Amino acid sequence: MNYEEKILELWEREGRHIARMNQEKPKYFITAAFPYPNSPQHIGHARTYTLADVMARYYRLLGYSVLFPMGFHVTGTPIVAMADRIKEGDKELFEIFEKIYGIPREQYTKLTDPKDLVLFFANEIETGMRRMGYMIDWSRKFYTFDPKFERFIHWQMKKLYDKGFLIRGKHPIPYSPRLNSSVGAHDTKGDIDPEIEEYTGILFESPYGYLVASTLRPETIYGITNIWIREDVEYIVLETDKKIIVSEEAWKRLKYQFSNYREIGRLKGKELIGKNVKVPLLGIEIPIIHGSIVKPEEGTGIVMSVPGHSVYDNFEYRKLKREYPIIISINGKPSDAGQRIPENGDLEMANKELYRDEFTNGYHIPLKMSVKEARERTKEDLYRIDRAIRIYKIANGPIYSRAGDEVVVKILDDQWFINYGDRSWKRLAQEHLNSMKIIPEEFRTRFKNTIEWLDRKACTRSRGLGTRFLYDQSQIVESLSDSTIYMAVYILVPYLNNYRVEQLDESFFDYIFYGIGKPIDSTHERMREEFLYWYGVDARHSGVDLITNHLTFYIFNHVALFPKEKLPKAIVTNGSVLMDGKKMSKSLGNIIPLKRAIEQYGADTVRMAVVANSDIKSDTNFSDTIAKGIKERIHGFIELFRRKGEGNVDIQNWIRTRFYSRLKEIKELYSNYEIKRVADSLFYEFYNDLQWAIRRGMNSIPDDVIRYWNIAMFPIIPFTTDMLHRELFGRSIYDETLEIPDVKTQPHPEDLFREMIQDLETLRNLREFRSVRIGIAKPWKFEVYRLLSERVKMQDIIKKYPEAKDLISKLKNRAYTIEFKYSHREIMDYLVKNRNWIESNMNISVEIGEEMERYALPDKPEFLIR
RNA sequence: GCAGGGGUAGCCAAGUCUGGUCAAAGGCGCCAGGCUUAAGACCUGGUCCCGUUGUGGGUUCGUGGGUUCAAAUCCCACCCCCUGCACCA
Repeated sequence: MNYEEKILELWEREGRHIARMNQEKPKYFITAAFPYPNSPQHIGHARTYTLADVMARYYRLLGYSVLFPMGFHVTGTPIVAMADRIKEGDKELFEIFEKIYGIPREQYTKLTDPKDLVLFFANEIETGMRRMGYMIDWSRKFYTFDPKFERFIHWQMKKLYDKGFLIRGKHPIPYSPRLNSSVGAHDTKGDIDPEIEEYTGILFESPYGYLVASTLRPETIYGITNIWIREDVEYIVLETDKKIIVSEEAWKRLKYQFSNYREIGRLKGKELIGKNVKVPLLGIEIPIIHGSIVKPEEGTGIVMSVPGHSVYDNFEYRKLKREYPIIISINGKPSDAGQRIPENGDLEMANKELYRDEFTNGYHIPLKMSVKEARERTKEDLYRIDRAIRIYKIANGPIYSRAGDEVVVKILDDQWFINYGDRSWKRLAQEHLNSMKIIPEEFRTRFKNTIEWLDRKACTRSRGLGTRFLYDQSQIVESLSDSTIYMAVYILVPYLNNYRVEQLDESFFDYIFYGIGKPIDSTHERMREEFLYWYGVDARHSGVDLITNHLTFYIFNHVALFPKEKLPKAIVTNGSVLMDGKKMSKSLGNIIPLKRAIEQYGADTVRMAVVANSDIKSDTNFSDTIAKGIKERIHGFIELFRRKGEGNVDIQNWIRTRFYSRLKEIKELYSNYEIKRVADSLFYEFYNDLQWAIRRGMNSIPDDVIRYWNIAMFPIIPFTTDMLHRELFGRSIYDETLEIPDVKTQPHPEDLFREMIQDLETLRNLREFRSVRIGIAKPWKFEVYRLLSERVKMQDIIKKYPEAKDLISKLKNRAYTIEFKYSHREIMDYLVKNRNWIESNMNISVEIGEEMERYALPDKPEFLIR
């Protein structure tokens, strides 16, 4: 067993991570987005949690009562889909389990029940988090499919409903007829996330009903010449309040969007040829013509022909040798698709280019406005006169479900939404955002914009794990909607065993959260107290990717449901973890499971690597070299701290000034989440100081330095520091606080001495010499330095010391900022005292005196070598 | 398209808010030396260009202008790269 495991055992035995309400102490409630247990965690997951843990430990050191809880988010379909895939024997998935995560076959093949899957991975993740040393109070763990959690979500939905934030309406979703369910990326072949694109289906009146042509560019209707159909294709007539016509092939996909239409007849394409249709908005009549470019399965199998502004249409239309109108100009020149027919026959590329040019730079001649505006206007006009229907398409299709059929768009007629588009709600959210701490601050505008852009959000689904929706028990609350205020539940979990599920009704929660009504018993009363004590999340940690959804929903729901003093105080987001500079992905196979990383490098090393290697907002890089480097250095510190023996007192004092001047900045760095800077200062730079000090004869490191170093580094590398602390001082850092002693940190002549030796060594590398005469600058130069440090006016200095003119001009800009505290006497004495060290250490003879030439500066003695 | 972030030496990356101590931290790589039987690790030094190799000079921070005694840092324009856009965790 290594020292980390031993220390971990002590922590668990001593109950170091249990959070208790303590009215004597200020509280700090820190949460990180709970994990979704559908696979073991990798080092990428560790970043957010480690950062949260570092801060939890930091606040604990400041004397706060810290609550850092964790639960598991199991809501949604990926877990169910994964269980299904295991049941189906999905080879791709098995390979990931075995090759990347090293889970034995007999273990994962058992996980065909979603609940088993959840428990297996949740357990795996929890073990990993414990092993990472996270200060999580596991007694507050819960899963989002717990019946009591469901009651809490019922309460939330009831409140949202009462405030009018729950609404109903139509909604398109990606759908697999064979699976008979909506599909997300995890339900498709190749894990492709289906994207839905909205088209305008324009209705053209014909003798048989409305021909529907779907388009992304309704504004081009002003340049229409005809309708293309295929004479050899079968068309279907459908009816509800009106009759519409689409191709049979197209209907196979479209029928899921128009469940209220029924088929009343069929037509061969031939029968339509030669007939005229009426064009809405223009009122003109145009012919229906056979067009070989029409694909019956594409769109509706009916195309409105705009030869002026579609390369395809133009290609087909020029066979007819007729004139056609141009209705869009670019930079004053007519834009004619006819000019863009490519030599190589790549119509698609040419059409895309045309589309882009006309959309970004085009001017719509008939409507006298930009193409962008014309599109919106035309759309509105068509819908207003009821000559358009919305048609949806899978934009990145065709996509196939894991059952093998093509994913289509289905329209849900009665979908529930949370209406984040509500103006007054947005205003509340914006207002609260203004008073929140956003770390890093750069992301505040992203929140601001997200609050602004968000509209209604579908909040239920028909499938998956999770809680039933209060107003339609056949539905499950969608996963981003049931995880917006769940942090409050952590506070209740330890007490919920005292109640039956049915007891957790609206009034139960009303009392705890609002103080409305009377407590049903003393435990209930206690829950209210705990809520009052803890709530108001002090810091919520998550990855940057959640800003545009979860974290913004979190703000929205809190401002809707909780009083001002219980609202979130800070949101902390961090970038992701790259592996050797590349994004970790299953396909690249470069995922490092956390478990393996800990075995290989140790938890402290992994913690350091993910949290102290780059600035919070940027992606951080993980690599074997980086991890090994950290591991070595940790061992370096351990060895240095264990050294014993008397040593050079001067140097001990020097190391103190170096250390305490670093220590003074530490609180500010932690408070600003500048973990990398803490590490740079205490872990890297200070290590160099120690190396120098040892070389200069400091045999062991002063106890006070070790003690404070342990405490200051404890948040980042708790295992190593607590191990050392217990070993060297006989107590745990959990019993310490981070009080920075008020030690004077004046500059020490050793600083100058160190630099001088470095210069001397540089010099020796360039040229062989046996003896050196070190010349210290003349006293007046020290006086000039002193005056400069006090920011005395240059003119006055020069008046007093005319020789100073050259010196100051030599210093250039540095003259304005110089900080120099040593006296001539001090430096002289210090060098004389250390003359022997230089002689024996560098194996040269040394003479010390005043400068002889004019090179010397107070902070740079001159060397005369022989 | 809309929104956000970014372009710094061979590579990665700090510095930009608060202009001067910035030829620009740190790491990697590379070179030389120490240690070692040896390799790795570790330690020391070097790593923009020039200078007969000591505190000197020149030219740099995407490109082009501007403000200033002074710009990687402030202002303007341009070029390029990355991320998100929803019902999915």
